Amino acid sequence: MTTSTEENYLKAIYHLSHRPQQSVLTSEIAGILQTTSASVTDMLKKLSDKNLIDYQRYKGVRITRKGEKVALSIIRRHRLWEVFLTEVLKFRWDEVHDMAEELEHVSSDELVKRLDAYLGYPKFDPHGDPIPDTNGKLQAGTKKLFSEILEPGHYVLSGVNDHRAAFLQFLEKKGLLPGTVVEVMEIDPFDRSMQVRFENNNTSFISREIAQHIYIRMYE
Amino acid sequence: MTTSTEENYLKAIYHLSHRPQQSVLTSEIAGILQTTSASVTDMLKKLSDKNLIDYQRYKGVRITRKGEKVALSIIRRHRLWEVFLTEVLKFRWDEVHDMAEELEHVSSDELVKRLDAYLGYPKFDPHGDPIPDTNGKLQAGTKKLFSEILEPGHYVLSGVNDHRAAFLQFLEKKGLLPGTVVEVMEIDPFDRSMQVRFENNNTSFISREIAQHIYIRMYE
DNA sequence: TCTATATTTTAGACATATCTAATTTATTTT
DNA sequence: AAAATAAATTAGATATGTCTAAAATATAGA
Repeated sequence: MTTSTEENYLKAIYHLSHRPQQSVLTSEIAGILQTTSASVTDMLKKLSDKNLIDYQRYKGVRITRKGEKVALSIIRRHRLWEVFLTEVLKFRWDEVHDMAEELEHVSSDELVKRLDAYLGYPKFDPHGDPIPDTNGKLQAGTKKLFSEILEPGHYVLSGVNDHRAAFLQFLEKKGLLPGTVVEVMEIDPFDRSMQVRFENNNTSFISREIAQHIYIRMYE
Repeated sequence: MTTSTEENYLKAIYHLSHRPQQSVLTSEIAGILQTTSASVTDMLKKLSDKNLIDYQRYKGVRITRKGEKVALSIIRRHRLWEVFLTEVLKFRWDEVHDMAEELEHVSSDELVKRLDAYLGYPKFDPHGDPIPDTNGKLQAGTKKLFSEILEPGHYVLSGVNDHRAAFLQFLEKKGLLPGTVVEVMEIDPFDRSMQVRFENNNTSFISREIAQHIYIRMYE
């Protein structure tokens, strides 16, 4: 069994593990969880004792298969609850994160199974992030940052990597919701800012700063 | 702010307060929460400091208006989640208690409000218990035990006072669900057991033992 | 009323999860 | 390679909620 606190640490470590870097630093975990490095060190020992992470002091952390499975099951719950909150209870996508943070720790597997079925087995949450399946498998998802595209064309916004309400509300105001199809008309060679056109012919300007926090996929 | 633990104590004290007895005993609370009297005493001090209960050592406990408001808000959440679990996710009524015990501590008031609206503002949970409104008001509910009726006639089963899965499953098997209309044909003057007839003309025998755990109202 | 019994409370621990301050280890700079 | 700096860990506390065992209080019986 894992406590909610352990689950929150595992989620943070899992997310930090999936950048193209080596191992996760104590201070990074402390940063995400808004706590001190000393507290993180204590928890790392406990998670290591449970074989949920590989940990050697002063050397950083890697998540184990076992730890990853737990993390993915929590992420699955989180994202399913987010779908429920937006699709069923009609919350805006920038309002649901904190509630899902609490709901994800409700422990019944059968509840998650029924919720999944009720929602029609969704594959993505309202922010465009893929929902792991029961076995912890993630949609292969060739995620690409909007800031990395090289040429004009049609793209589908598929997600974000910054979940702060202020940012999400900004995107909402700009009409940059996951699922939106945009045509990139021009990429400025100097600052890599972009001029985009929506399906309703409105146009908008997107800075590289913003584009770095938005994922896209090709429009088929 | 109240912690989940405090909320669970308040719920227990609230429920125990609403019997026709005077004040609630430490050992009764310990019994319900499956803990020791020593732990209960510790918590009573804390709840008393927060003015959620009136407590004098060795003299038992009474819940205050403030404590009652908190308890009713938790009970409201619990019962709304039970409706969600049975009506929307199609769980059986004997399966939902433990999940609702966890869900009731999710703190967002807006979530509860939307859930209530989505469910169509239900007045009773699947066990026939009334759902307090936003202000903590309970349906006046002239609750009467099935075992207290004096004469034959038509009655509606409206709830139970024993929520253990085994008991609920027993009732389900006997067809004694909340909402069911039964005709009491005969009350045995010696052991007060009853012969009842359902709307489909099936008949069943109900012992006083069982009838003491079922609430009824008159069939209008 | 005095005594026996049951109940409640206190005293002292323990487990979880957190913190600050001091120490240790690793990394970077010169 | 030694010194300076940055990061991580340990030591020692604190807060919550729990426990057992001992002491205090209340209740019931003779």
